[in-house]
Amino acid sequence: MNITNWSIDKYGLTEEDIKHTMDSYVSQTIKANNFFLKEGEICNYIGYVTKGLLRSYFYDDQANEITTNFFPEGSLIIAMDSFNNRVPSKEFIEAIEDTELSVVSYQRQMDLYKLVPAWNQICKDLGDIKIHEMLKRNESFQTLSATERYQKFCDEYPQLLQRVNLGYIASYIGVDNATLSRIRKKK
Amino acid sequence: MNITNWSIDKYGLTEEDIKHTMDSYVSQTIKANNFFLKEGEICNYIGYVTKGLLRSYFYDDQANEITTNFFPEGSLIIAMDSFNNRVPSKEFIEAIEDTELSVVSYQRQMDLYKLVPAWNQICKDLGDIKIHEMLKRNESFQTLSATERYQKFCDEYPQLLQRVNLGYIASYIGVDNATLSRIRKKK
DNA sequence: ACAATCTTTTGACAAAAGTCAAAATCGACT
DNA sequence: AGTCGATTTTGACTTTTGTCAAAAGATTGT
Repeated sequence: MNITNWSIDKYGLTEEDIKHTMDSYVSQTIKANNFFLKEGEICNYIGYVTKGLLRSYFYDDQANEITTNFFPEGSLIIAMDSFNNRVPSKEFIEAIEDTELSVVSYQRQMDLYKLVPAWNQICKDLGDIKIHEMLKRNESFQTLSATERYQKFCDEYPQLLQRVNLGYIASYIGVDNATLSRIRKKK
Repeated sequence: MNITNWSIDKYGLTEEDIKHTMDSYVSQTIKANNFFLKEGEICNYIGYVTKGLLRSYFYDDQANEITTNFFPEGSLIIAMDSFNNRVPSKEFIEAIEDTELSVVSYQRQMDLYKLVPAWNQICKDLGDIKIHEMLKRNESFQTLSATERYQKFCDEYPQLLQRVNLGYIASYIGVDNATLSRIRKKK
């Protein structure tokens, strides 16, 4: 979602609300292969991706990288657990491409809740959206085969297919690298 | 979580807060095989399970019942999507055993947000917990085999093993009925 | 341009999980 | 206690997915 367009209508933000909000966000750029957040760090920023692409991942007990999310342009990055609860992140969030973001610090966001009360509702709604996404994702694992999950991924994120390593997609949909390669070959 | 014990310390609820809250909740009983919520209905209640057991499920495109959650004593039932966004539920929530709940209606809960502001924070935290649970669940699907997912289920919900049909567990962990039976046999 | 490195594909095989149908077991109800 | 229906197990078989290692193909930096 784009802060400037997206929220104004829906939440009836005033000129002042918007000014407060805009003043809270600052630009940041991250080069490919650099990190927005590393494992062990407490996430101090929410990021809105204006350009580029990132992914989040962690290491499982066999030290495989498991990709948990992609963040293309238009995505909002919040490491919910770490940001909200001020605990070290278990995930890395890494730029796959050179990336530009608008970020707001934890403290500034807390201020924003008071300055612009509509932000409480916005964040509640964002939480709802997140929960909805995750329910869908779980459904996929409960009901679909690897091939179907890949098909669904292609339908939902066609832009990503050209932009990310297949290995990232493989772990994202929960299949082995070689298996994904074979799934792609037939058809 | 238990409303009376659990929230007081953490959120510093006053006598009055507690009174408002208690007054908002009413008792309800649901006999085994009856519904807390049906597909297509808008969820009008949050329920706190004091006794018994329920599960939520939906039908996939091959008309299989897919169990998405269990709600034993101490669980809070919120059909997030339906309750928060006032849209028809895609899930059924059914009592597996004779069940007793404390419920609060949508309207009363909305009032409670105003009457007892701490409820905003409580619900935010509940959302966080929900998100955390779902992240864990996704991780299981991304990184564990069926056998490992079953093992994890046993570790996490030992009380449920004796109380629910294996078929419910099978769909919950995303394996075929017969496969689960075989997983259980060896070891 | 060309190593050096990373990704992806492929082959041969093994293990895991699904399918379908029948049998065994369990449970609820009269 | 006995019957009906639902649940669970089992057998025989197929399909899907994983594993490991090597080859082929891309990509990056100098």
